[in-house]
Amino acid sequence: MWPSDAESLVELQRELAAAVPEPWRPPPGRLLVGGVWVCFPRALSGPGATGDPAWAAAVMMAEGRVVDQHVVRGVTTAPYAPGLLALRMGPLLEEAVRGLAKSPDVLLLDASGRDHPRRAGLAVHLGAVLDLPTVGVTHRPLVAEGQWPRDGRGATSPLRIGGEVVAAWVRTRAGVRPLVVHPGWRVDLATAVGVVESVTRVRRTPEPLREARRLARTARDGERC
DNA sequence: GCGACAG
DNA sequence: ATCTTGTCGC
Repeated sequence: MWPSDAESLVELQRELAAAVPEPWRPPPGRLLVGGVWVCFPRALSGPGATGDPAWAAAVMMAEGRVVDQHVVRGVTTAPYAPGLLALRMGPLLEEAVRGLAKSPDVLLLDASGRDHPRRAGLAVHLGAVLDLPTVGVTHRPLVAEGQWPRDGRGATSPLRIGGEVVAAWVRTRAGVRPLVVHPGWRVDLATAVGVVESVTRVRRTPEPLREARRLARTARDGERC
């Protein structure tokens, strides 16, 4: 499920883009939301290479609380290249999430979904591998375009590739740059935005991603040698 | 050739 | 991602 060369990944991405998995909807009641994040050494120079040290943390949250977490230390499996993120950190992300005692209902990660040259970004890919609904959250689009929404929490605007809406700008805080919400595996745009808003409090970034990022950085910064 | 380019 | 420097606002 994680090809080790670009040609194989591109082929798999075409298959993932054509797949039509059962749409997922949040069940009524308590939602288990997972978040997974990868961080790198502070001293990394350039865009990254194969074998870079990396720390991946996965958390599970319920009703605003972290109820489970898992951190793994590993190395990247490819250099960074736009459109090929799966090559670089797919295996590490999967390992971190599989370390959770139980699967979340839906998983957040910082990656695109349909906003991708082949409509199969890492959010779609990781969801397919883990068989989990996923939502991507990024600072900016990869290839899609669209104007920012009006200011104010909850405002959204479409991001399109050609005429197709593939993601949305979302204001999670007033007066702050919007973030990009990407529907991933088994998730539609409205559901993705709803999930993000349900786990965002006073900060711009959804809480599961903040917690996962904090954990990954803590593991990194606590390492000796 | 030059800039852009999820993390 | 991570780093740096500067600016604005509470």
